[in-house]
Amino acid sequence: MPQTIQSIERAARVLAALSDSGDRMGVTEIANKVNLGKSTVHRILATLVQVRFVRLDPTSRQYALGYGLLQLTSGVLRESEVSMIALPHLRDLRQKTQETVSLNLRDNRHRVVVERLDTSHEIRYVAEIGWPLPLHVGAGGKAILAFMDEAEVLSVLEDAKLSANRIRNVTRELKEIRAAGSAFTLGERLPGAGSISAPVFNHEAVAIASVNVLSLEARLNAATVRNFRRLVRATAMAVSGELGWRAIATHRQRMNE
Amino acid sequence: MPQTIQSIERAARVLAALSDSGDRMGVTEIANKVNLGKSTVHRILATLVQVRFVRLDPTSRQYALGYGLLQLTSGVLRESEVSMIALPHLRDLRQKTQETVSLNLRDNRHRVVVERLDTSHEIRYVAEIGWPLPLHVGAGGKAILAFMDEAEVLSVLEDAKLSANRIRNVTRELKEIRAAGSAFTLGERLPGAGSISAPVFNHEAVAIASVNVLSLEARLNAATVRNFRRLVRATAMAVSGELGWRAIATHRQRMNE
DNA sequence: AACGCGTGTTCCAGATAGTGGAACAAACTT
DNA sequence: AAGTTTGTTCCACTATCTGGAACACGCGTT
Repeated sequence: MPQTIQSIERAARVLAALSDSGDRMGVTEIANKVNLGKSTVHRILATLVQVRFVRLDPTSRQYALGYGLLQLTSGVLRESEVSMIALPHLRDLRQKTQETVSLNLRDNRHRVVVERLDTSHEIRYVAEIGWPLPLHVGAGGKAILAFMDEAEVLSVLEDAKLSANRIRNVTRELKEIRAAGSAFTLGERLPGAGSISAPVFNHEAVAIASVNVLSLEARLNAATVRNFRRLVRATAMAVSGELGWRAIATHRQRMNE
Repeated sequence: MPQTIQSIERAARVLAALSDSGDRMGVTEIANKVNLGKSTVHRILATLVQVRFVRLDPTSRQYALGYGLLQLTSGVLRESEVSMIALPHLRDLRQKTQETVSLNLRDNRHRVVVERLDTSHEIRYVAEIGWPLPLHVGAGGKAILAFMDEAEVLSVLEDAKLSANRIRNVTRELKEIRAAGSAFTLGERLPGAGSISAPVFNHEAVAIASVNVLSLEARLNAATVRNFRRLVRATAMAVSGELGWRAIATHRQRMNE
C-alpha cells in the first residue's frame, strides 16, 4: 500500500459502520464494530461532527450520518454528466416499458447504480444505490463487461475467482451480448427477477455505463424480451449519442491506427 | 476546539473543494485551493481514492468525487425517518399546488433541504440540496424558528449578527407566524420568488422540519397564498401526526404563551 | 436514596504516523 | 528537442495521533 493516511481510512470505516447499521449508534458500539479504542473513535467522531459528516443527538448522545454528506453527493451527480444526460431518456424508457429502469455506471472493476426510476415510487435513494456490484453478475454488469478490453475482462473474471469453466461460459455469453447489442439475464442477482440491459459509450467509444430494465421473470415472455431489448438499446444509444459517441467515427479510428 | 484530528479535517476540506468546483481537478489545483502542500494533498487523495470517496481518472490524472459517497447518502436519508414519511405527502402537495415543494430539516442552527419535488423535473439532487441555509431567512427557515425556544431564537439571531432593530422585526414576524401556523415570504432568499411554509413537529413537539411550497411572486395573489397556507399546514400536520405528534396537547401548550 | 454498572468524555506520556521541502519522473508546450 | 508544468516519491523531523487509565455522568436496580 503506497502512502496512505490511517486516520482518514479509519474515519471512512466509522462512516461505513454508521451507514450500514442504518441507525444511530453510541461511541462504544461503533468502537467495537470498527475494532478501535473508545477514545480514538470519539476523537474521530468529534472531527466528523465538526465537518457535518456526522451529527450528534445531544440528548441521547448517539451519532448518525450528517447532512453535510448530501452536499457532497449533489456534487457527485452534478459532476457525472452521464446521469444528467440520461435522466430524461430513462423517464421515457420507464414510460414505454412500465417497468423499473436504472442506470449503472462503471466504477473501476465494479458498477454502481446511480439512478433508479421505480415504476410506482419515482426515484428514491434506497439501499442499493451507490453500492458496488460485480461486473460479471446481472445484465447491467455484463452489458458493460462485454464491451471491455479482452485482457481486462479476463483479469476481472480472475479477480472474482471464477473457475476456468465458468470463465469460459461467461466469455461465450459476452460474445452473444456483443452480437445482440444487449444483455438479458434471469434471476442472476435477484431470484425471480429478470433484467435487460444495453451499454452506453462515451466519445472514446468505451463502455462506461449501462441502461437497465428490471422486471419479473413471470412477466417476461419472448415477445416482451425482444421488445425490451429494442427499447433499451435505443435508449442507450441516444445517451451515447449525446455523449459524443459516433458509431462510424469509431470504425475509422480503428482503421487509422 | 476540543480534541479533533487534523488529517480528517483536511480530507473534508479536500472533498469540499472538489464538491463546489463541481468539476474534476488536479493535485496542485486542489492544493492551492485548500492551502496545503502538494505531497500532503496527494497523500490525502490517495487515501480517499482507496475508500472510494474520490475517483481518479487515470488518463487525465484528475480527481473527482467518487461513488462511495452515494452509499453513505442513502444511509443519511434512510436514517431520517422524516423524509421517508414526508415523501408521499409532498407528492400530494405538489399535485394539489402544481408548484415545486420541498422539505427542510433543521440541522443544529441551520436548515437543510433534503427533499425537493420539482414541478417539471421530479426529484433531482441538484445544487441546493444538502447546503446549510440560515434559519432566519426565507419562509422555510422562519417556520421552524418561530416554534423554537425563545432563548435559542435570540442566540441564533445574534449569531447571525443582526442589528437590534432587525431582531425586533424578525421577532414580531415570528409571532405572526406562530399565530397563523404558517410562514409566507417574498423574494427573501431568491428575488422574484415567494415561499409558503409550515413547521413539522416530532413526538416531543419540537419543530424539526418544515414543508415548503415555492412559487413566483407573479403567481401569488392573496387568494392563492391563503389556499397554499392551508394546504401546506395540512401537509405538515399530516407528517407531524405520523411522527407521533398529538395536536391538541401541544397546541394548548404553545397557545398559552 | 444510595449504589453500581455501563456509557461517554478527558488526560497524558510515548512513539507512531503525518508532514512538507526537495528531488525525481512524466506529460504537455513551444 | 529543450523547457515548463504537473504528478509522484523520498526522507528526516517532530508535530500529531494513539490508547490505556482515570474521570464524570446517567440510568436502572436494590
